[in-house]
Amino acid sequence: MDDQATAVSVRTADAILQAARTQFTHFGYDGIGLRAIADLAGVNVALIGRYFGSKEGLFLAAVPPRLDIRALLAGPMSTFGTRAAAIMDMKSARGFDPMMALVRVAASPDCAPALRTALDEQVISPLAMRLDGDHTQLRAGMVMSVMAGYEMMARTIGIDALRDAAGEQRRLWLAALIQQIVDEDTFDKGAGTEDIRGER
Amino acid sequence: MDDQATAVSVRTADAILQAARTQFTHFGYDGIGLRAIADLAGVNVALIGRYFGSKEGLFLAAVPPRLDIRALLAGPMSTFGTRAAAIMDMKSARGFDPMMALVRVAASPDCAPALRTALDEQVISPLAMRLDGDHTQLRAGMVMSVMAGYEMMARTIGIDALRDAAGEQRRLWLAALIQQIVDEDTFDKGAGTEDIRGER
DNA sequence: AAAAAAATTAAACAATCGTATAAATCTGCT
DNA sequence: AGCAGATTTATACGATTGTTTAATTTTTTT
Repeated sequence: MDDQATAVSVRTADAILQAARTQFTHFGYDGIGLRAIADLAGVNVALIGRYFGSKEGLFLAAVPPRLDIRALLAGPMSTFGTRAAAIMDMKSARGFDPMMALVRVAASPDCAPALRTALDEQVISPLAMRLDGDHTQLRAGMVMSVMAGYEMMARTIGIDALRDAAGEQRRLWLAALIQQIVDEDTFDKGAGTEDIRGER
Repeated sequence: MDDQATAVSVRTADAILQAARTQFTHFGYDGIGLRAIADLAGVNVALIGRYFGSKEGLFLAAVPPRLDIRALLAGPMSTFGTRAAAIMDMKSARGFDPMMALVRVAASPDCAPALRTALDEQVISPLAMRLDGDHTQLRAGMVMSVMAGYEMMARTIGIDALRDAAGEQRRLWLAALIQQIVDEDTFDKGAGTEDIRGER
């Protein structure tokens, strides 16, 4: 009675979703099996098929809806870089790290389409709408690139220079880099580069 | 007679290596099986075990040695951003795309250690040695982050804004962003940071 | 308390994975 | 030609993959 008509116990469904998020985050889409997810959730494997249909269905229900940056967009865009860098710098004490999951799962061609849509709708476009100036979609995509690239190099691969560098220094550079893209006049007024001729 | 003493036919070994590179690049480490690689190489699966011992052995022989940026470091660092952006922008007509392979394979915990070492020794450190100013290792790592992040978002996931944007525009932004990190005085002096000290 | 419905589990499916072994083919040398 | 060694193949092993079916337990309703 506490759940939808079509399906089943939301309690166990949530347990499966949560387990799926942490496992996908740590091992990637191909790197983890449904049995390991089910075990972590404390249920039987067959329940995953019953609740989510397939592995891909479970992934789609677990990860893409969690990709959004509304929290980061709350606040002035003049300090967006600082907020973004701060979020990336703190260890994910909670079980689920969306950015980590994104990097770990991007490798699988099965997931790429869903991730692309979710990122476009829930991250790139909302961010682009907050940007001034030209090429807002492109710049929003580049912000995402920088954040994801840093996550991949610092955490997934574990490049020493990024992982061990003094936290303060690292965070300042990351914040400055991201803010460069956010600020509309950063590259447009540059002297050296030829004027960016818009496709307009 | 035309090959090393320890091993075997360099011709087929090279065929396997080449097939492994393209397949790992397209499908990731966990996403492709040894049989598919063997088929593409036109040989039997068992030869992979015979020549490279294991799947991980094949990967280690195929991908990490190809990660280096000596070509990019040939030339003045004042135009590094432009060269880097140009390389990332051209479709890999050849079968092997090291950056793509890096992104696709970074998801697998099995490969991360080897990739970390290879990147540190063959990419980050050589680049850092060409950088002036402070925090050269950190900045070299951030250059790598930007390049890998762009590759991941533009190609692996396929974010529209990055994939479809006018090539010229996209390349200029990427070049400027990378050059920002290369130029020593970019962030150290004043938060305003204007001129880009471009390639001209 | 008995019956009906919902929720969970146990078991097995075919397929594919990486890997190992032994037979077969090819190559060069005398 | 014919043997010896190198090279390749065919085959199979055990394990694990995602998924499915039927039986079982738990919960709700009558």
